[in-house]
Amino acid sequence: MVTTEPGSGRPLRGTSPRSPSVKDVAVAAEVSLGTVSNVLNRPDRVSERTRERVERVMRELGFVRNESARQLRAGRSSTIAYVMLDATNPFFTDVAQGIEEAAEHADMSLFICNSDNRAAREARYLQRLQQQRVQGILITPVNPDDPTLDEVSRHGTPVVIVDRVGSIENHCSVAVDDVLGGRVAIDHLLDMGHERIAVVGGPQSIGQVRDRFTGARAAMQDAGRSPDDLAVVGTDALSVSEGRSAGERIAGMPRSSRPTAAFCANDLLALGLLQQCVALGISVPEDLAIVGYDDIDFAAAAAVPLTSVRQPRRDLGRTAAELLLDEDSNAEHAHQQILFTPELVARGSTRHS
Amino acid sequence: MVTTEPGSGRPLRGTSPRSPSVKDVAVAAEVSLGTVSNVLNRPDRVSERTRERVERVMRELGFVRNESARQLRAGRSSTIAYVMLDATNPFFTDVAQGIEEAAEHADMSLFICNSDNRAAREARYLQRLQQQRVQGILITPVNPDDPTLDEVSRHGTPVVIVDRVGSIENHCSVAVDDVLGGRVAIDHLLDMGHERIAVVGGPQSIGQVRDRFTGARAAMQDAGRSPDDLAVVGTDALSVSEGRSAGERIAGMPRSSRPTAAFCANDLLALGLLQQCVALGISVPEDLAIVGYDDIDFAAAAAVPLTSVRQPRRDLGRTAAELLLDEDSNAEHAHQQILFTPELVARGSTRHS
DNA sequence: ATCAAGTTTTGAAACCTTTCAATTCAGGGT
DNA sequence: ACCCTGAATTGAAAGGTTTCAAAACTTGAT
Repeated sequence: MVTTEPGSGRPLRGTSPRSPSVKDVAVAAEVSLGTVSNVLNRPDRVSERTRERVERVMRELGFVRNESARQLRAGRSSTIAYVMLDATNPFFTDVAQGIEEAAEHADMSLFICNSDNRAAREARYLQRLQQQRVQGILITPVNPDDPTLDEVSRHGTPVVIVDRVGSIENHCSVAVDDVLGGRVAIDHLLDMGHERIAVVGGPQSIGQVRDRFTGARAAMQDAGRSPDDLAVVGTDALSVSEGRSAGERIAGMPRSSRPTAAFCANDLLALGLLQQCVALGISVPEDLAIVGYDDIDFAAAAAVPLTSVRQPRRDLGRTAAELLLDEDSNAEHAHQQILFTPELVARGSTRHS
Repeated sequence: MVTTEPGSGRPLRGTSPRSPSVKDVAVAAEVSLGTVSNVLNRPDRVSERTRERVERVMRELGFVRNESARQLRAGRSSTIAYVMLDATNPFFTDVAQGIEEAAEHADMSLFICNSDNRAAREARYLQRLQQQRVQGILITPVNPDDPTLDEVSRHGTPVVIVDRVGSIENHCSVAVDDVLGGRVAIDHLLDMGHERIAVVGGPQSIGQVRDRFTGARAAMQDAGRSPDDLAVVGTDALSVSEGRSAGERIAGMPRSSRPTAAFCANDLLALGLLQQCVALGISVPEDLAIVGYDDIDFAAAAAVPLTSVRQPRRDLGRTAAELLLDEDSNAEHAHQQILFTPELVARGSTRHS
């Protein structure tokens, strides 16, 4: 590690003790303060000549609007926020992209926070966002039943739940039908003729995991099989490394009873599992077929392309943001719960070549 | 897609027309407004009894500090921002995690923005952040020589360049030595006995790409080979899909002149290339050895684990944030350029088994 | 009782922008 | 010359918080 310092120290410090305000502009342009404001907010009300003069002064002085004062006066900001559950999971970054699209379209700023799956951090962010008087909060909550969420919206800051379903009493929500997704995955594996199927994922405290597994059991039931035939391989998180460890456990099972297919609660797990299988000489899909969930870009890019349950990630984000913006602007707004349908994308990890 | 609406409409709307202010609290607690502020900011100056009473009233009224007013008075916020280049690249999300660590430690809020590699969007964010009077801006710029960056810091908002080196006159920067990284990668491939090496990446407008390739050429030179012996496979972006397309082009070369090794400008490219090779029956590393760059988590998780040049991503972020905070608080602050050293992590994609 | 030395509380000013009613201005019509 | 109209400009108030000098109160000592 190399460090360089400039000889001169801090060259430009102290040059601008305070940035110029509308007042300074008004004085320099020899107009009233109200006129400066008009230039900023209703340029059509200002004569051509004055407007140009004021604008020139603004440039010369380097005037930058003070958003705090603006908000204070206006009572509300033009910022919305997304509190995401896990910034390192591509699923959520794609959702965020969708949100950003909608926010940009509505000329709103988007403030992204990462709760990192920690309730305490989530709570801290919620409080800060309320203090900032953001226009609304999109959140994939650690726990969708957390009463804090209700408090926030009761308090006047609209909240939209993303990728979970909250109480319809208090907020809109946009999610994908995880139960159906679980069903689809298992149906596919049954179609492929698999008899011994494992479900990989956890902890059960994560709603997405519960729902996907519920769907998996339902699919078994409908196929005339007992839901208990599913071998449950639990994990502590939905990460690549947990997937690897699940792979070790599966590899350790006696060949005769070892599952021939695994349904993973998300793609990170599936990729870890896939890697471990390859490392241990279990071929995919011949010895073990694998289905993931989310269809992140890396799923298709794996050396054995991963079959996965695709969710409309961008749409999810965009729709959520649109609901939020509607709640902000439309007095007639009624809370809605929108449920998207997932879709199986079959690739090499389940297809015999 | 299914939509549900609640029968009752919007249950709690209009309940809180305006959230209570310090003034409301003061009235309800029968103290002066200054005392309420003291409870908030200097609780030790307030008698036990009064403090409790005021706090109780705050809870009852559901008082939430108005951050705009606070900032307006204080002249500065307690927020810093990171303008990231590509939210879907795990490298940057890891950097962001490092920043967040430092910010959390200093009890600052972090505002994350995604320029998505677009200069216009970056400019828009910079302007908004200045308007918000953030305490400082961390940025991985689309173009580190953009004069806008200098303007921003001249204007009083400290700017720290992350993963690039800017003008030391005006800002600190924290980067990893990309030239060295390129060197290390090629040295490794030469060590493994490769003669025909390709470099994959682009566009050249991206500084990271230029530097890594410069290092690659230097390594050739030092090994007594001509830099021109490197076959350059250009791409339009640093993405998985561009990596796949590069793979097609390499596969299309005649066997006799086809490179036996490829150095990719980042891991996304390398993963795409790897996938395409597998799909086209080119075995890795026997027919083509691959070195990536960044060592993102997915690199190790690929079915053929990827050799890659690791950068201390979290440290990068943390250090950058610390420099920014120093610039905010330390009058003696001198701009620094910190350069971290990358490190090669050899894995299966270059190792003959 | 009185005073000094704290401790606690108060009230007013300041931060910067926006809004809106009121004022001034310019020009045309009589 | 005068009035009217519409356009342009002004000035003051408001919004919620923090700060700080000044005022009020407490306590203990004389």
